[in-house]
Amino acid sequence: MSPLPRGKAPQMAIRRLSMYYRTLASLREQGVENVSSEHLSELTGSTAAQVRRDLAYFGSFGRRGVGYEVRTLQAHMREILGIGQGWPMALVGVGNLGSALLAYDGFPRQGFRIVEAFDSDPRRVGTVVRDVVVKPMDQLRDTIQARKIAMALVAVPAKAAQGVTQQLIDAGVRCLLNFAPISLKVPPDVYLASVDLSIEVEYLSYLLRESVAVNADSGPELTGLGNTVPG
Amino acid sequence: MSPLPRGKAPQMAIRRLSMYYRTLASLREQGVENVSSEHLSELTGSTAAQVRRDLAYFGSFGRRGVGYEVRTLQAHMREILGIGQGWPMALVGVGNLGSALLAYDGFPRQGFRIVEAFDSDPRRVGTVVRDVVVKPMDQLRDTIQARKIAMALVAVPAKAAQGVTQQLIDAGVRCLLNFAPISLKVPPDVYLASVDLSIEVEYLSYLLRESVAVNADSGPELTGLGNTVPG
DNA sequence: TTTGCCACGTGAAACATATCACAAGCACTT
DNA sequence: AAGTGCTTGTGATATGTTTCACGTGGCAAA
Repeated sequence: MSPLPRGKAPQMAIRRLSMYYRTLASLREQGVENVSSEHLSELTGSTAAQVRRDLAYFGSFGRRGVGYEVRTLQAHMREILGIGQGWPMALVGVGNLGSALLAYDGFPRQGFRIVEAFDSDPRRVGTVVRDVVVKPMDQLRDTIQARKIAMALVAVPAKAAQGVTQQLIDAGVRCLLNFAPISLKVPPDVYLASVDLSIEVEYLSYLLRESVAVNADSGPELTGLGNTVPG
Repeated sequence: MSPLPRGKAPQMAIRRLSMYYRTLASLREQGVENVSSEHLSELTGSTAAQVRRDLAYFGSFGRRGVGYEVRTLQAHMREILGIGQGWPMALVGVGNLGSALLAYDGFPRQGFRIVEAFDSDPRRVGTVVRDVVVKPMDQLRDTIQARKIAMALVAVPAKAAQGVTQQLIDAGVRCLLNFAPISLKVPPDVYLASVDLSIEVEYLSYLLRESVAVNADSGPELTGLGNTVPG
């Protein structure tokens, strides 16, 4: 079916696929049936060539002279990104940020659900947030193993993050999304992505300060986020 | 005051500077006075050469044969990143995520403070979160202009994000940190960074799915997508 | 002063990613 | 059946980033 050994895609290309996927979902809601790389690039802030190249890492999904069929392209994106496998996720740390993550409807909408939550604070243990019962840390290992959870969100204070990470890895978690402002150490076979709010704000601060200092309008900047470290 | 930029640094280099900065702060708390690029790289998950190159974009802050003095290097990072200028920030959208952002102590710790918050929901307007009074949207423009706020956090639903962004830009905001899962359009002189949780999770999902496919060595599997072996 | 070692700073090489530009293929018309 | 117009998919090219490797300056001890 597909010519297998396509080249490996850059990490940023994968992230752009997510955007394409969402945009396709939106187009489909609007009843749009076909889309060109040009059109898709306008909607996602990319370029037409970039869109085509990104897709080409995984196959050829369009028809020359016509464009891409929204429905099938979306299906391919879903397949590639593993959306729809419905990976269950665990959350550690049910503070302000953790609660916000539990309430974030973007996850279920993309097929990801937080099915377990853990916290070390006895006052939070036992509470129910969005249908999820907060469990104590000593149930983390057994619960995650029993439910075969492979992805976890770390939303604990920086000081606790490395320890929690180790517990999760010991329990069998393969993918971590870290929100603590610290650089976590993980073994090579564990995937790690980090969302670091301070870094983002400081990056903007840098741009702002630079533009003020230089005073010359040097560069338009459109940055995506983030930083990922494969083990 | 400003040590002129020597060359333009890659965006990722700036983000790494933030990590160096935090690591330096931590070292200083521990009483460490000097640090080598080697040591710093271990603590941040970078490489020694990378650390030196990143710093070299902005100057030469170390002493050959010795390393860097923690205190002065930290000061330089602070200067470069614009930390300590204490940029005031505005928040739009005081839902779950917005509330978490108001409570996030990483911002004030790095010298950034959310000093104004806005929401379109009348039930939220007037409430006080972390000493900040939530104001209605129609006060956004005047408030931001009066306080000369240049940075704003957008934590509203995707559908409202572009409109809010426009209001902020009209009010004079130069830097935006967007949390809505949508690709915002901004003029070239406005800086934009985005934190997109779905994209991060889907990236991990992609890695996970890929590693599973690779592991299943026999490889027929459902999809027949190209895969490459992780290093 | 000289010796020895150390770690920075940096040109150059290697690598990664993005952009260009066009042949190939499809739909539609004549 | 051939022509026209459009858009993909992809070599080739350009640009950007990371890594390598080593000259340079600096410290300490003899």
